[in-house]
Amino acid sequence: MSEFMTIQTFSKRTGISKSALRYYESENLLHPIRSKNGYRLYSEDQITTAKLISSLRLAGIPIKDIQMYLKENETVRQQMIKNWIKTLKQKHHLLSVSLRYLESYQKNDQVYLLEKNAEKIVWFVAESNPGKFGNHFRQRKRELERLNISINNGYLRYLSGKESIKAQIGFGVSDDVEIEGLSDIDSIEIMSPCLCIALPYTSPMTEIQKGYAQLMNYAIEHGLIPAGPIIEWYRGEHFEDLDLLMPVARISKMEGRS
DNA sequence: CTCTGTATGGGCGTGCCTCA
DNA sequence: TGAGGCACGCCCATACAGAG
Repeated sequence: MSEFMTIQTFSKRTGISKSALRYYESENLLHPIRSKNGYRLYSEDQITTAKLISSLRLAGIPIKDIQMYLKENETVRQQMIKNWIKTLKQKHHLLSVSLRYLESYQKNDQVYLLEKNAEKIVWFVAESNPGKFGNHFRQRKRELERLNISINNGYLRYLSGKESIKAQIGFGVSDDVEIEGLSDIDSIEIMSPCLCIALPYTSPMTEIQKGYAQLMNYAIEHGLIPAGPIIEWYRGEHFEDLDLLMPVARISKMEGRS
């Protein structure tokens, strides 16, 4: 009984097609030895590697990354696996959110899914009664525009209070904008890209809490776990469009080596 | 600015032919 | 029966150019 097997046997043992095995060899992933007649000969040990390669491919990991993985030492390999697991978990979460959304989709449902891109945001702190932050917005907007800073979006993030509310109001600006000449900025944040559930809000601003409750209820009903606080998102020339956003998942690219 | 078409690349699968 | 080589096709994603 030889410890080596032909491509046919190896294919049967691993469940990987012969053409895929030849392809893996051409991509330097598997290295069968050759018999006198030029046949590929695979060893028992290569079954584990072959199964690993096809499993990683099924998980969507590119050939190049697998090539890197196979060349690395044990420490780096462990790190790469950790990163892949992290990325796959995020993808899995993202898919489960999309799945729940689609499964519960109704034509009249106003809630929609939104992939929010990364954005640089300048935050200020403001205090006012519920739904009465308009003046704060206008004032801060004027201040920024005086400095020739163009504004893409407006945001409001609740901090504390009930009758008198403390909140952050923020403005999305271009990445390359340098903020100088404003003394009372609360913070400058690069908001991470995230998947959000969003609700267009058109009722009177004094009833904005109802919108929060509606979005919160939607999340609870659909088993979605918030990944951050609800944010009011204002758009348009005069911020006339308002959506409430609840982040439900962080978005990231497939990570290889850290 | 939006739409449409085209190109390119990755990752195979399939088929055909020839040779041993 | 199994090898090699080659061509072609498929599906999907992304990029880019050109037209309207």
